[in-house]
Amino acid sequence: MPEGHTIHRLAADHLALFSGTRPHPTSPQGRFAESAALLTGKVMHTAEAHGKHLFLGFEGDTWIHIHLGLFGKYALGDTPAPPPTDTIRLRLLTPTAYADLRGPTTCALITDAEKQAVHDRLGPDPLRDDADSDRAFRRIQRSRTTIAALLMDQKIVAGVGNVYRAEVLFRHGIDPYTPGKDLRAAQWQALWDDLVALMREGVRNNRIDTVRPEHTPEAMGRPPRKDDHGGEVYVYRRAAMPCLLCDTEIRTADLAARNLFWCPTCQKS
DNA sequence: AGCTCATGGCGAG
DNA sequence: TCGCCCTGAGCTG
Repeated sequence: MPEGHTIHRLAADHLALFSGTRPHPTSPQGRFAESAALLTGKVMHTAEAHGKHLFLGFEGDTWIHIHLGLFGKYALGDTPAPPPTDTIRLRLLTPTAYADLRGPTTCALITDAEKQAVHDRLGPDPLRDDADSDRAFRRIQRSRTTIAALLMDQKIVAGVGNVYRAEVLFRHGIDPYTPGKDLRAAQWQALWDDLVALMREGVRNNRIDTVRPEHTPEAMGRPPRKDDHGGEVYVYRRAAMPCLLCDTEIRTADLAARNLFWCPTCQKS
């Protein structure tokens, strides 16, 4: 269950394992079988991510466009590949490496023009060199929608999901219900810079960690906590637990059909 | 065996 | 705003 850092990590992994090769594509699950046949024998020349979208580039104006959605998962590594199961939508296989894709929302062949259309409808991605954070702020400044909802809107910012959304707002003490138009430029700049740093670390470690070293349970003299989603976080999925910094109960609410988490004491600005 | 929930997003109303 | 799509883990019976 991925946010942008996962997808950028997958792009890098695909580059390392498959670029310059002719990976053999199959679709044990079946739904990508026709496309896999069309791709057979083609060289994969690049892999790229924008937000939560992954693009695998093949010779001949052909890309595989992948979006994991909420349930999509990748398993990839060196051969031997595990025996294929009937939920693998796409397997890429070379003599030395494999990549198995399960449960994606999107897995489709597209052209350069179609790929460009995807880029055009996405906002700046904190993990891309071409990102223009001002473009996001101009949209935010004009909006009465809450900053919590705006951060999740991929047209505004691409790649932020429910964990980074909750955590970056906590780290900057921002009330998630602040309307976009009330967010100050300096606040946005700080949020953006922090997203760049946090998400880069997420790519590096392949997990989301947001707790500053001085706030870890060990540093605070508290018992260690266990997160079932990999990393160490302040508020995400910590409803009714005491805030690590002020002991206030972490609150949760539905916001745009997703669970929002925040500390009502630490996040007031 | 069946339910619920999950780091997402789309289209219908 | 709601229902729906994709899968799997962790419960409950």
